[in-house]
Amino acid sequence: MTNQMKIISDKIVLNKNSHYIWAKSKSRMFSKACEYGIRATLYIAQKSLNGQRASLKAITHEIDSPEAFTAKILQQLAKAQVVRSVKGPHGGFEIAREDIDSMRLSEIVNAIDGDNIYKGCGLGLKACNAQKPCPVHHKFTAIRNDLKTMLQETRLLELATSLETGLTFLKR
Amino acid sequence: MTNQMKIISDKIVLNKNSHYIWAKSKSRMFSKACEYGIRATLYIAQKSLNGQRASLKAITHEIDSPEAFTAKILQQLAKAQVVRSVKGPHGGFEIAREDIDSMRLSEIVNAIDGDNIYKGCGLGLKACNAQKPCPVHHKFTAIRNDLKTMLQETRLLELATSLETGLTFLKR
DNA sequence: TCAATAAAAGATATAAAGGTCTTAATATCT
DNA sequence: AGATATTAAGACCTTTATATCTTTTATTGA
Repeated sequence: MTNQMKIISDKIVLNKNSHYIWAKSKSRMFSKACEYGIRATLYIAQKSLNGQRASLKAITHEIDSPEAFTAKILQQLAKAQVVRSVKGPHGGFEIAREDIDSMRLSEIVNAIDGDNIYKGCGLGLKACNAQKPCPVHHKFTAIRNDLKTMLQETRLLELATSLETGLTFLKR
Repeated sequence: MTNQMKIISDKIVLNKNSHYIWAKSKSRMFSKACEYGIRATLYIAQKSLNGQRASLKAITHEIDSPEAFTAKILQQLAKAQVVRSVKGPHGGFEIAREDIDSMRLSEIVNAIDGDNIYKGCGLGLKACNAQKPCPVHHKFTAIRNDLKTMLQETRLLELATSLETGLTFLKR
């Protein structure tokens, strides 16, 4: 490490010409869009259970997310019929009671990130399958299936209720 | 869908001004850099077991990856002492036999992507923990731990051997 | 010691994700 | 009908990940 380099954070390093050298990619289960989408949906569900709509402003305040970006994500969720949007005064976002009961976490994730996280190959190989497996294929199949099952079994109602009772949190 | 829009693929859509509208982010367990890194390391291990070095050219041919990008990743792996590099004629990359025995998949992943995938919160919350859990915290803890355990227990030797015996594959 | 070979380092380019801003559309209330 | 509130749509900007190209350094063998 010479004095010509500049450490920006523990992850980001610039050289003498301010060029980005290397930082470990913050790999995550879901994209940030998806994370915001899940958090927003949970808040909307909670409000809906109380017979109230959630406005964009209230949502972004409550889940601590960038407003304009969150608006885009909510548009997608509305198109995918995960949430319903209502324009005009007293408008906002809502989810029908019966949908809160039946909707699974997988539907939210699918609307934003698709299903690659539990369908694709762990090493990114296109034609990886049980007949022509990649070296980590069988190792990943189990974990992937667990994730898939969990997302498909977890109900929106359950998550919204744990928020309502103060057992879980959407911020920080 | 108006006639002013252009469908590029099932995921990518451009509007009349050729602006990108929305495509589900290809979320994956590991970054592409990490995927190439794992595949490259496995190939190098296989060659090393046969007493041979693997050149960059041979690696990129064998794992079907972009050459210059793979070179960068191999530099990182060399710095992290996952592989050893040798310059000059007959040079290339190699892994010591004892390291093939002891090295775990987690060491390769850590060198490229870090450990966020099995440490971070599923909803991206900074201060999510068992005391102040996010709504999906407990659901994810199990899956995350399984992933962590699998990466820490899987030995390079095991994976390289399954390649050697033609049970698994690195291409396609 | 010189030519050839192979990786390291550095600079730059391109694509995708993340995020903002402005204008349009729609609903409500007076 | 007009003023206001609220989301939708579109254009644009910024940062990060992915990828390439050029120059430098180390090693080998004639």
